[in-house]
Amino acid sequence: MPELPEVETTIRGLKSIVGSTIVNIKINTPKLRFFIPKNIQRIKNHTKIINIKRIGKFILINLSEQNTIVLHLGMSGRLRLYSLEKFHRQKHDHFILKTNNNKFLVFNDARRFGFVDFDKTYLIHNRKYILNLGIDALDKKLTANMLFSKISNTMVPIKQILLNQRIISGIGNIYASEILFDAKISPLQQGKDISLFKCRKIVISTRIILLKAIKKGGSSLRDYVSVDGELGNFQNNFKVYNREGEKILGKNIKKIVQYGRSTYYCPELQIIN
DNA sequence: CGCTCCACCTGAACGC
DNA sequence: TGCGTTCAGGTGGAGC
Repeated sequence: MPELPEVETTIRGLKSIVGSTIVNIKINTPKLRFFIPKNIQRIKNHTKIINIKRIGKFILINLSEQNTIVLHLGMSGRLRLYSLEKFHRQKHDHFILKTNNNKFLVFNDARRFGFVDFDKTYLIHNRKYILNLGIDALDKKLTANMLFSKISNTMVPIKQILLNQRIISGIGNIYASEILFDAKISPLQQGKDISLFKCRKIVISTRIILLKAIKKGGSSLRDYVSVDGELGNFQNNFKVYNREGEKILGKNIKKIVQYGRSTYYCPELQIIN
């Protein structure tokens, strides 16, 4: 589920535990997508949470003593923050951190495609899943030239390119369709046929769509809620996603399947060269 | 190496 | 009501 805007909304909601200390760790489900490292139990009582940030769709919780916890939400993962009185265990609560200000940070994930990782910070930064990441979709250093140079030799369609986290990280299946609609580019257009000018449009549309979505608290289709349990709002601003058969600007919205994933677009407004 | 497709899971929605 | 099928916001790895 969660793409960059949902992950960003999540980490913004976790500010209230930055600076607090961890007083307990509970693992209810040892194996998610991967096993939760056993040495995470070595986190000492009163280890401080120094910082919480995001790279692409990965959440990094930086701790004192050069340790870092990594969380990835997969398709159905969510992080919730409960006060002591509101906390009660729910189905699929896999991993729980309790802090000294009586908050419970709960990782819930029905499908268990997400994961929890833990290690020394410098080792986390050398994980393959981090090293392989392309530039973050909201990084100001992302330029049309960068995108152009990475895609100008491939026959892979641009929709699939946008989902490739090694090229740009953070975009997922919803926002790929929305970005391409905003940029007026066909999802079927192959990388080699995307001009530098179109790359510029993609870079601009990426910022516009993702920032708007963050402003709306992300998108809630099925699973996603903020750490306080609030629904996001951006699903009401989808132009094409999930709107097969409807019209946009008087033109039909169509659904196709690319690489096994749904793509929504408007063939009349998103023309192939 | 690059590309395509599948597996990994649960649960909700839909058709009969 | 129930049962089978399909689909879902992601991604690592097998196979070519």
